Amino acid sequence: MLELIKKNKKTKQRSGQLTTRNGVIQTPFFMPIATKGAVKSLAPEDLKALGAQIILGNTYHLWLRPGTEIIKKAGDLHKFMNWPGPILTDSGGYQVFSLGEKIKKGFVKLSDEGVEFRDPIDGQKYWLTPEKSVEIQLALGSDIIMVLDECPPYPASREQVERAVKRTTEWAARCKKYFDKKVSKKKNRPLLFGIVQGGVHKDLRQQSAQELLAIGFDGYAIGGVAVGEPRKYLKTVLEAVLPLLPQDKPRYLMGLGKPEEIVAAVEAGIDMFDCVIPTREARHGKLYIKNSGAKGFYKTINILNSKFAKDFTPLDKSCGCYSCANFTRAYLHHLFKVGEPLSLRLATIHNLKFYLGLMEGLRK
RNA sequence: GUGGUCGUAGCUCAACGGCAGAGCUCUCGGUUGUGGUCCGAGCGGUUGUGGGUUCGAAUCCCAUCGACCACC
Repeated sequence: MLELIKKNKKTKQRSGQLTTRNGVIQTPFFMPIATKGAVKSLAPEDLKALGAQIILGNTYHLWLRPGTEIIKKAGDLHKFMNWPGPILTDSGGYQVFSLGEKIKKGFVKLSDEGVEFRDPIDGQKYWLTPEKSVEIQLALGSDIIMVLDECPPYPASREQVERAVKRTTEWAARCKKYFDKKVSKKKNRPLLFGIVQGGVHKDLRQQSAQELLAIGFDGYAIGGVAVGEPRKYLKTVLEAVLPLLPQDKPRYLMGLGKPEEIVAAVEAGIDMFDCVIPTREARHGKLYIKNSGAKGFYKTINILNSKFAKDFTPLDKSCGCYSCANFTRAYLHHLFKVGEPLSLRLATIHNLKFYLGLMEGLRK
């Protein structure tokens, strides 16, 4: 499944090829986020031109709208959105976390059986279980399916984290059982990934990893590391978990991160990333610029700043993406100021190129 | 020409005798498995002008300038 081609002797960094039923992906890699069936503001042609190998879709959002019936009628999510390449789907587990406030207020009910959500738009109730999550992801035609997990908030008491680890393991086992029942022995089967929880506690992280390893998955994700905890714990978590994971299975660090965090995680032995940073920040005018100085390998600019109004240079002279090859900072500044939708596309293309280029460099 | 309404931040307006405020704009931050065109902070005033009444006036009175409305 994961064929390692290169390993760094000094660090734990590795590169290789991950085979999915929809194509081979060079690792390590970054997945642009297409929550509701589109990388916001981009068309599949843009993603291809950028060299995106795989994108991430979201079970929760696509379940609510348009729903699995419509996507099934289209064939699957690939056909529906005209993206033939690999797709990883998140399970809806993160929503269990992000709806935390509403859980406290009783709007959302969380139990061992599953989670009861309410559609924020029309108020309709939805009942998400580990089995249901896998069922939806199979219906979407996902190539990498994530188990439903419980991602505790930070800060959380040790008892809360212990409960989340226990529930995550139980849910992972139920996902695996349901998955095997539905796709066992089938050729062209998608991959199923487990998710390690355990907060900032080294022993709970290791316990979680070992319980998942006993069940057996095609890959292992580390979740709950982008939920507000201080960054210093990232190193602790990676050092605790990664040595336990098999070399021939991909490791996925969920939700990260800033460029320097990704570099550090790759050096620690991570193969897969997803993050809203490049796309979301692009839509708010924050652009990533390569830097060769002593202050780090990149900097960011806010294209909305007035100093760019008369700056007729490319966004980044050394970039060469579609936006940099054809437009100036002054033009993009103007597009943002007047709210032209093209601003979102040009900025998103540029930031994704920065992230995807970063990954390309890390593979060499 | 006569009568009336109204002039407060760049814009739209609030405060109607007791510390001149809000939204937008503007300037600058933030965003980590996307419920996000979002969130936060800051700049910005001789209340059209000139007098008067009052302990105190954006607020009441007089004059004046300007805008708008109605009637001649």
